[in-house]
Amino acid sequence: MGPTASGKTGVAMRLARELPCEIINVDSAQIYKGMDIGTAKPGPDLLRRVPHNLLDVIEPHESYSAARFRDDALAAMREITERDRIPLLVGGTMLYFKSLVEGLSELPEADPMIRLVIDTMAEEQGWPAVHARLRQVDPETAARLSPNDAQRIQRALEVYYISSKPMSDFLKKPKYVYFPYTPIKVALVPGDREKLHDRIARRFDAMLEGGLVAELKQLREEFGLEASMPSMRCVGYRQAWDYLEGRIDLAGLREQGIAATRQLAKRQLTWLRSMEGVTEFDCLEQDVAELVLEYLRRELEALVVSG
RNA sequence: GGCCAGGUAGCUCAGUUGGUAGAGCAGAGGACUGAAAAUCCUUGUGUCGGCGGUUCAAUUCCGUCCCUGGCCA
Repeated sequence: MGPTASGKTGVAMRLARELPCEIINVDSAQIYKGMDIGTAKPGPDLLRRVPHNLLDVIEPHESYSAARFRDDALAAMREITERDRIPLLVGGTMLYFKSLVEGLSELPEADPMIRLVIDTMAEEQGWPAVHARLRQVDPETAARLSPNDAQRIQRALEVYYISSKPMSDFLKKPKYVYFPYTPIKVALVPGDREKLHDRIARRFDAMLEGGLVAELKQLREEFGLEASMPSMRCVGYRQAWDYLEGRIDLAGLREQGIAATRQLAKRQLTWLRSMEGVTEFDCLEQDVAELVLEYLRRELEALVVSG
């Protein structure tokens, strides 16, 4: 695990060369086909060297979910272990890691029609009014949500409309967690935030030079994309969209894209701080990959010894 | 060289009829159950360009100097 631009891909490739493993992508943006430059997806040369799973699973006009990730990841882990290899889960989407290991409550899945109804309600009356409506049917959930938290209010109300039961009822039931593995949790974190910020800026410049805008333009033509689609809310693509719409200039795209990436990294670091049992390594160290490798070898050996 | 407009938070700027100042953005911290690279919450002391003067009190008024932009030579 690690924030964006911490060098996860490089370390993973090093590990995959030394250990009998296959990579499973745990990145909600690299799920999308065709979104390569802006998500810093590993290139064809790397993919040829090490087997990757869960890259390019859906198209940019579709949407994915933590629940689907859990199912897909469990299936991939099963296949990999059946080949007597080790699943190496690599990515920065901490909710996916958490859902995989800790499981999810049994909630009804998303329904686009119901979401549309709720969106319309919000457009007419504003989210605080929708929040008030939620308070009538599920006061417990409403109490812990901000009246402005559009996404969670929508989800909670959606659950109620589909099932006629408040989401808080579902969440109270004990989760049945299927996860027949022993995870070794490792994170790459920067010892110096400013240096990570430098890396983020350099990498975003490289993305712009590498054709991020052209990539988005092409995707917009190929799929009927909308700014509101989850794929187009991804860091970099959202700002490039504004640039293509003429809302910001190139300097604005650069500035806002870099800022959005820094904010993403910050949220990822907040997640990591709250996670238990994670061994951290400074991603700015020259030989992080070797340190992680050494650590994993020791941990794996201990697992073998203990059966 | 002359005239004009500015110099206030990291950036863009507001403001104080004289009682040492506040927005947006950025930054920092936090939350997170089928959109999560999403969504949301909290967080603003800075020689108010320098130096003098007037005043009980100056970032605010006056003088002077420096810097930036524009116009005129």
